[in-house]
Amino acid sequence: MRSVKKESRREQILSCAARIFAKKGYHATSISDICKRSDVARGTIYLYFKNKRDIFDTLIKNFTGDIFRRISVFTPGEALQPQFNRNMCAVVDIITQNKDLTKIMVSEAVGLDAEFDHQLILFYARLVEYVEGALTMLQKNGDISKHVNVRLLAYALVGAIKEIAYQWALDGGNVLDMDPLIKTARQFNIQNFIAFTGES
Amino acid sequence: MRSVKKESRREQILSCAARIFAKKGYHATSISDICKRSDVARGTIYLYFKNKRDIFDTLIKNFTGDIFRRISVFTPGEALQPQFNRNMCAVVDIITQNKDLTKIMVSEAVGLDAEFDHQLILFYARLVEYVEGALTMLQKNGDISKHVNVRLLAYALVGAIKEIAYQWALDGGNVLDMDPLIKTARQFNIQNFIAFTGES
Amino acid sequence: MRSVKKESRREQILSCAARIFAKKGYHATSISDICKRSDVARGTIYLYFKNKRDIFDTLIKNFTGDIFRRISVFTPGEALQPQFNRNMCAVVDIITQNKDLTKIMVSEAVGLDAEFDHQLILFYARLVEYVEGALTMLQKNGDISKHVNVRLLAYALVGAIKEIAYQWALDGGNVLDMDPLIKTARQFNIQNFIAFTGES
Amino acid sequence: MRSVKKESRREQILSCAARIFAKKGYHATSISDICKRSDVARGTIYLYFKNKRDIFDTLIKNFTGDIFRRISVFTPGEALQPQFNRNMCAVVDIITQNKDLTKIMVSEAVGLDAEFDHQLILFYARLVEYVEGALTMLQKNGDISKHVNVRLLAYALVGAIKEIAYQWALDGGNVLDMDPLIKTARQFNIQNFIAFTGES
DNA sequence: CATGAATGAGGTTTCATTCAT
DNA sequence: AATGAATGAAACCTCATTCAT
Repeated sequence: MRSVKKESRREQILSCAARIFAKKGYHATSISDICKRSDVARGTIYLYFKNKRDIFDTLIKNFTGDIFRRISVFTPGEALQPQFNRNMCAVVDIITQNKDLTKIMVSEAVGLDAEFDHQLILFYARLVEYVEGALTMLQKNGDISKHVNVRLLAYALVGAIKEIAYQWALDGGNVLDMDPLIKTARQFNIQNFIAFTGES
Repeated sequence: MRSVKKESRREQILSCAARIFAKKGYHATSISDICKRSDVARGTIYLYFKNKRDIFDTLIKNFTGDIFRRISVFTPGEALQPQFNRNMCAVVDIITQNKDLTKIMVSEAVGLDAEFDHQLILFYARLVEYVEGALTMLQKNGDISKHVNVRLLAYALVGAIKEIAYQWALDGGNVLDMDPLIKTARQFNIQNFIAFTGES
Repeated sequence: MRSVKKESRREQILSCAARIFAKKGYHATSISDICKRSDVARGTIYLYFKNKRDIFDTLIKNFTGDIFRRISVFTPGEALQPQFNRNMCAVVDIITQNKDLTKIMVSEAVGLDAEFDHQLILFYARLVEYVEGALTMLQKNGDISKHVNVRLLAYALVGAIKEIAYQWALDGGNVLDMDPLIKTARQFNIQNFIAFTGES
Repeated sequence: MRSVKKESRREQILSCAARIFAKKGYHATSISDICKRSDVARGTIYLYFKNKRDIFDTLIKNFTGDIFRRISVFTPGEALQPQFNRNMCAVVDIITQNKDLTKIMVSEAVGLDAEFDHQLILFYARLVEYVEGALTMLQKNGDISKHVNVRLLAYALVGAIKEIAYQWALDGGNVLDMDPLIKTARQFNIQNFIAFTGES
């Protein structure tokens, strides 16, 4: 039972930290803020985390880990479109269920410091690589013109999703709700998207 | 002529600050760093700027101001496509000519604090509004299906450009160069892009 | 028998603490360190000792108590030299058998804080008093010139022993071993030592 | 003139710190204490010193530096006794003129931490080496029996001086005053001291 | 007796900003 | 206009001690 309690304390700190990081940003969030919100003493935080940065890293790692656990690599034989849609839906699912973490990932985490930037870059690089892989398969099949720059296309797709997630997570007067995106994700048509950057 | 000298001093501080902000991020950049690089005493900085934040704000304002000065609103009668392309080229021009500021805009500035987030949101909102306006015109003309969510489409386009600019500005082993984007910008075909999110 | 077990637990904590205090010093030694080494929970320590300082005080008191228990006051009739030598040997014995405590006494304990300094001063004062007493007896007997400052002489003797014990306890590459000192202690000749500070 | 002022500020901090370190010990002395006493703001301290430890190190280095600057190596041809006495007097001079630093050297500094202990050991090792060198010369000349352990003798001499300096610096009710020691230093007779540890 | 999770006072250090020169 | 020494608020983090189990 103790381990359960310990786990819950840790989780409690994490979720409160996520809320505040999302709201105020990493630097503007003080350990005090996290203490107050999670109703925990200063020292207690340091029983579960090495330092403020460790809390942040843990949040990001959990989130990115979730993303990659839910994305499945392409099965060569199977049709590409439904696989792609399944993965899109998975990502959109995780995003919509973790608004705080999404906000952190797309805004608070950016430009934190050189070391963290590196981690973030690796994450997106992996994501882009995944998309690029799928597009390359299509290009080989002749579904995409050989003149299309698939890497650029992959960045564009990831960027488009990031921006929409960002706007949604901002919560700025509910400018945007996620429903259209969710629908879009389910019906997403690669062929259409390919046309985006056109042929070069 | 004194004012010229003063202006140049101011410019000198600004460009040095831009370089360091781009490299280390807002928080990791100290006033000391800016002093050393611009070869100016600490107190002098405060003759030209209210505080550290003021330097940053000025940089951002200059950059976003440049962007909007170069974008021209649509002339109703004229064909949409060439107008759109001219604007795209203008934006890409500014981006490629100000790598430091681009980096700051797309990464250091994000998640800085609640107040700044607001400014950034306004900037992108204005950009999105511009794009949305253009798309709406097309939709009215019947060029775009009435089922397309033009706002979502606008976010997607802005996000795609942001991500590509971000990757380029990161300078991470020169993964990306701007040339293809520049070309794409010149040949950008709205009709193709519309297909992106498909019909909903 | 419970008391035996309790006693052994107490002793266990004490000896582990002595080892760590000797190695790392009072301030650098944390309660955690003592817990880990003595395989006892944090709270348990506070069943046997009031606080960290109490552990330290106990160690010092045990050591200084041992010293004084083994030193016998001078029997007036008996010859001074053999009595002095017996006491010297006793002290050297305790020192050589408790390297950790010796280290603590001569280095970690010094300058701990104002209150503890007082205790330490009292201990050395008592030691010096003992030596001074012996020397005074000799002086009265006419064995020492009346011009000799016996208190200074006493300090010198105690200081000499302390320094040698300190160097031995430091363990720095075994610069020194205790054997010569032990031999010297057995053959120590007061008359010779008297010459140390000379006549004033 | 500025450099003079700066130097004086530094000196001011150093002397105040010495006073407090001597009184309360290194760990019990807080940066706040030093600020209050030297009437300087917290941050100012860090303009002149890297951290608290740096202040302490500087004090110790100044003191030990002074000692070695005032000790002159033996000139082979010249008589040993007057040279030895001159050096003794020099050391006693520095000690008597820097009570705070003496207290720090002989008590606060001992057992501070492993790294500092090393520095202290090196200092005393150098001092002992100096004394040992002198004694060895005498031993070669046949002035000291070949059976005498000169290293032990050297430790004893250094220890005796340390202890006397310690007792003097403690200030505990003026138990001791330095005058006798100063006199002794001037008249110090090596030949007499040699008898201290006797022959082994 | 024993535990170890929780506490929170208190320390060091940083750095944007000021102001006398 | 320019300087840079001085400031002090505010942050992070440690660790001796407590107390419910």
